[in-house]
This record gives sequence, structure tokens and C-alpha cells, in this order.
Amino acid sequence: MPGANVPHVAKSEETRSLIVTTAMRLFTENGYDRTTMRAIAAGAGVSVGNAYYYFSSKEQLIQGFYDEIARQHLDAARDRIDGETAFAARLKTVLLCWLDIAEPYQRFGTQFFVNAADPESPLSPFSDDSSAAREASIGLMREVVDGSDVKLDPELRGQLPELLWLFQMGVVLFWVHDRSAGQKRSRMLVERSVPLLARLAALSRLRVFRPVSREIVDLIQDLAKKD
Amino acid sequence: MPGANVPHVAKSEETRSLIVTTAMRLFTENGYDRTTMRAIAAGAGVSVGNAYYYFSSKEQLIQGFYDEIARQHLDAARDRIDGETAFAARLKTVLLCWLDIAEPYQRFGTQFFVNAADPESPLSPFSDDSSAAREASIGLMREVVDGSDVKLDPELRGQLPELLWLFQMGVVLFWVHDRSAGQKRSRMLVERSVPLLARLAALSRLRVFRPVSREIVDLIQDLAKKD
DNA sequence: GGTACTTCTTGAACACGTTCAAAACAAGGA
DNA sequence: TCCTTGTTTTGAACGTGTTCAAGAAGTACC
Repeated sequence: MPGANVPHVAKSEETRSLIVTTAMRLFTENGYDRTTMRAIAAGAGVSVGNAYYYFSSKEQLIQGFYDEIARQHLDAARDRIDGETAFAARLKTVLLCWLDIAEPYQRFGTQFFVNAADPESPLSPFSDDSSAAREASIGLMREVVDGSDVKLDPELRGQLPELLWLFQMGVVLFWVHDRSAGQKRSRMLVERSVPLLARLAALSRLRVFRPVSREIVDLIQDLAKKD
Repeated sequence: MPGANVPHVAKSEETRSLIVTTAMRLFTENGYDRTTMRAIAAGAGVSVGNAYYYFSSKEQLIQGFYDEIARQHLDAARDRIDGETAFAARLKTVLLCWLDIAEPYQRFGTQFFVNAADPESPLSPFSDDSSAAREASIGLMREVVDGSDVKLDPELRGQLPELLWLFQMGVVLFWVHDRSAGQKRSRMLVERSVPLLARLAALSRLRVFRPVSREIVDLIQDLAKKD
């Protein structure tokens, strides 16, 4: 039973965290590829085999790190959109907030998202292993919509958080390829695409646009089935 | 000077092609990861070092293969859209044609596109090394637009081929993650999204929609600058 | 305290992609 | 025929991620 003084459990958790901390430090210092498992183990003062006892692969080591970014983003974004009621402003804030938090890690974040692009990898944003993080992110987008005063086709409203999450994945994809200073191209993408999205969403209530809007929602729903 | 009977040059080219052929066979048989460079070399009856004399890496081996798919797609798609004048039909045909041609290779195609997701990799669709193939694909999309009778906002018309190419990249991304039999989910995506795109494109001429449409085009143009 | 059981740790060994110095081969000129 | 120069081929060796049998350390029960 876990308690305040159960030394062996604490020790184990300590070793685990020591390994992941060392790994993150070395990744940021030298990049993912140039950091070897031997170096991580040596830096943490354990054997290679021990690192593999806690993490099943080198890839796995960054999962914890990914969770950390996601957690920071949720907290910071919730804080920043509090009180704001305009849909576009809320969405823009959430996305820019992600760019802020992820900025220091872009260098090896790239490597991370390359691994994540593998559909077989548990790091894929679409995988079962990522479903908790994914649901949390979609939940944030739901807050963005629900906390705003935007008027929407009700059909669209239910689906919108998921669509916004997909859009965020698109922004991340762009960010991974973004080599501009301070990722200012990614910021431009957000600054300018968000108002457009907001206008498109508003247009969804127009009669000419409605059937198209409905069909888009239907299609996404069908594609999401059994995935 | 290359001629009909310059045996040593022919020999070199023969070895190169023998290696790539063997590699492709083994990749399709066993998958990319499970095929070792040693196995490829052995299968081709050469030494490992020799394979590296012709191809600088294992990744590089699939570049030739990628070019082959692209070439087949260009030929087959041009053939299939000949005579068709409806924009939606032309676009749908081109995209479904790609799915047809790529189908046998989905198994290790996945691995290929994972490598391609790395922005640093020469295999990235956005890299300089891929610019020739990229331009060819965009050119095909231009044929799709120009050979059709679609009426468009002229601002949009110039940019549309590039946008359609981007859309195709999106379809490929979906396809990579598609585990359904015969990739029927990807086919559904194409079948149903293309008519929607066509309707959206047509809507671009409506007064309410125009400013939005213009801004989208501007944004894409700015984002494409110096990239 | 001794004994069985689980958790944790080790480092040698393996398989793979990749490199490289050296050898083999080809071709042209003396 | 021998020498020179450039191309092609070799396979041992290196560095890497990963595995695994073995042992050490800790825990629980008698």
C-alpha cells in the first residue's frame, strides 16, 4: 500500500524520473539522434538494461515528455482564455499558447513528431495509447466553443471541437516543418487562419452554405467511425 | 561516351538496377524494417559495401521507387481524365488513380511516408530534392483544373493546383493511417470530399464568400513564400 | 534468522545500418 | 608488357538500439 514512507516504491519512481530527466536534458542539448541510450544511462548513473527496464524503447522515453507539454498547455490555455468570450480570440489564444510552450523543444520535437507519424507507433496522436491525451485536447476545444458567444449551426457545434483538434494537428504538422525564427510562420498561420475559420463557421448558418456544411460534418463523422 | 557497346558502363547500371530491384522485392515481401541491407546485398549477389557504393543509405533505396509510383500515376491519371470535362470527376479520378497504383505498396509505403515526414529528409515532399516530383504533381493538378469547364474566381484559379496538391498530401496522410480492406476508407474520403470541394470552389464566386476566399488564397501565398 | 518471492539492476551479446581502407578490375598510354 | 589513373567491389570493423540470462536487493511470511 503506497504511503508517506514506503522507501522502495519511492526509490523506483526516483530512478525512473532520473532517467527521463537525464534523457530530456541530453535530447535538448544534443538532439534526439545524437543522444545514445548508453549516454543517457551513464548520465543517470545506471546501466543500459536498467533504462530498458523502465522504458521499453528510446521512443517511449519521449512519451512522458509529450504528456508534460500537453499538461502544461491545458493549464496555461485554460488560464489565458478565462473571461474572453469571442470565439476567434479564444481559439487563437489556445493555439498560440501551444506554440509558446512547445518552442523550446522544436529542435528535438521534430524527431518526436516523426516517430508519431508512424501509424503503428503508440506515439501516434490517433493511437489507443494516446486516447487520454487526445480526449483532453478535444475537451479543451469544447471549452473554447462552449465558453464563447459564437452562433453556429447546431449540427456543426457538436462536431466542431473534434474538427478544431484536427486543425490543431495540422498546425503542429506545419510547425514541425517551420524553420523560421521563433516559428513566426506558424504564428502567422494561426493569426490569419483563425479569423477565417471563425468566419467560415459563422457562414455555416447561411442557407447556401448549409448543405455543404452538413455534408462535411457527416463525412467526418463517417470517417471517424471504427477508427 | 555512352554507346550501344560500352560494356563497363552498362555493367555498372546493371548492378545498380539489380540492387534496387532486389530491395523492392524484399521490401514488399517482408516489409521495410524486416529487410536488412545484408539480405538485400546477398539477394543481389553483391557485398553490403557495394550496395552503399550505389545508394548512400537504406532510405535512399526507396527514393527511386517513389519516383516510379509518381511516374506511373502521372501516366495513368492523364490517360483516365482524357475527354472528361467535369472538374469534380477529373479530380476524383486522379486521386482514386493514385490509390489504385499505391495499393500494393501500402504495407511498406507506410514506412516510406514515415521517413518522408522528417522535414530534414530529402524524401520529404517539401524538400528541394523532391521539387521535381512535386512540380510534376502540381502540374497534373493544373491539367485537372484547366481541362475542366469549372467556373472559378480567377484569383483562386491560379492557386488552386497547389491547393489541390496539398489536399492530395492530406489524402496520402489519411491513407497511411488507413487499415481498412482495400483502403476503402480512403476511397470513401475521396468519393465524398471531392464533390464538396467542387461545390466550395463554385461557391467562391458568390459575393458573401469572396472575401473569405480571397483571404485564404492570400494566406496560402504568404505562407508559401521562402519555403 | 531463514526461506521463498518479487522487484530491480547489471553488462555482455546480438542484429542492424553504416564506414572505410584495401583490393580487384578496367582502360589508355609508353 | 608495364605503369597510371579511375572505377567498382569487398568484408571486417564500428556505433547504435535492444535483449536476456543471471544476479543483487528488498519484502513477506514462518
